[in-house]
Amino acid sequence: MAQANDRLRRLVADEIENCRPADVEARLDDLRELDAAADDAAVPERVRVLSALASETRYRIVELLAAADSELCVCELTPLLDVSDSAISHALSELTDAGLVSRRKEGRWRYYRPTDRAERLLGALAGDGE
Amino acid sequence: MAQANDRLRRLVADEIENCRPADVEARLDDLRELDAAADDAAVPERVRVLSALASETRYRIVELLAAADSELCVCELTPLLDVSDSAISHALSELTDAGLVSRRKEGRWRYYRPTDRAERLLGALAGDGE
DNA sequence: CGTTTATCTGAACATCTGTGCAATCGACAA
DNA sequence: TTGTCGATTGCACAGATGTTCAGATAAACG
Repeated sequence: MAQANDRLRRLVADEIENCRPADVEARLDDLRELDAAADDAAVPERVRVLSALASETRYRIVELLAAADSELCVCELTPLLDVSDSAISHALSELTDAGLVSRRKEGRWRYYRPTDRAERLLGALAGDGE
Repeated sequence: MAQANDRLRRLVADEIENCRPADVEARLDDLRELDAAADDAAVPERVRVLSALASETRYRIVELLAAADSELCVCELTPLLDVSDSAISHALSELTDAGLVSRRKEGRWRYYRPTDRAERLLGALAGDGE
């Protein structure tokens, strides 16, 4: 533990001229604060959401749903994606679990639409680009 | 191809009373337009960016960098993440390639900071949350 | 020069992921 | 009931991913 901070101590000594032990402690406190500020419980949930979008099939589905003015039926997605019905169904299931799309049943048909969170993410990705 | 649209034809017939062939064609055009509107070339690049963030280690790194007022040195990240130095280096390399962090060299130290795109993504993820 | 230090890179490995196939479910029709 | 159709689910397998270990860089120091 003290060992893990050795490099850190040398860094502070390198950055600050005439570095005193108090300076090192101050930097350590800053870092601990940084770590504590993060909402630890939210991290796995957010990584899960990102993972759900991080596949070409699933990303395209969300993009199509967002581009459509209204909700879309599974059978409207199928002809636009070159994977099997099964793969699309798996994808929609994962997106639903992650809270990126919502489902509505009507007879034999299932309609999907993107959630606000999904649209926000697409916006952040597209915004002015790279 | 005509086969693939069978379900779609039945869907339109189901939605529209006294459905005429022209109605089916109109819906097909809408879908083709939806598909054409998407920037195909951008999809793989965006999926790559999402994949880069979609790991707990890499997500935490970007979150820490965004929370810090200034850039951070690798040796400041190490004590906050419980993986090896090597894993952190791999993670930073992937984040850099994806355009989510930028690097600055100074002597033996390397400083990293998040890009605007990374901060926008974090914002979209956190926004009111779930 | 050689040594030390901070970080990176390549290889190996276990785990996770995306897909298609086959079977199944639920809603509707005969 | 039986049959049909849209959609989902379980399983198996190829391919991708995250990590560590060991070695390689590159910069500063003696």
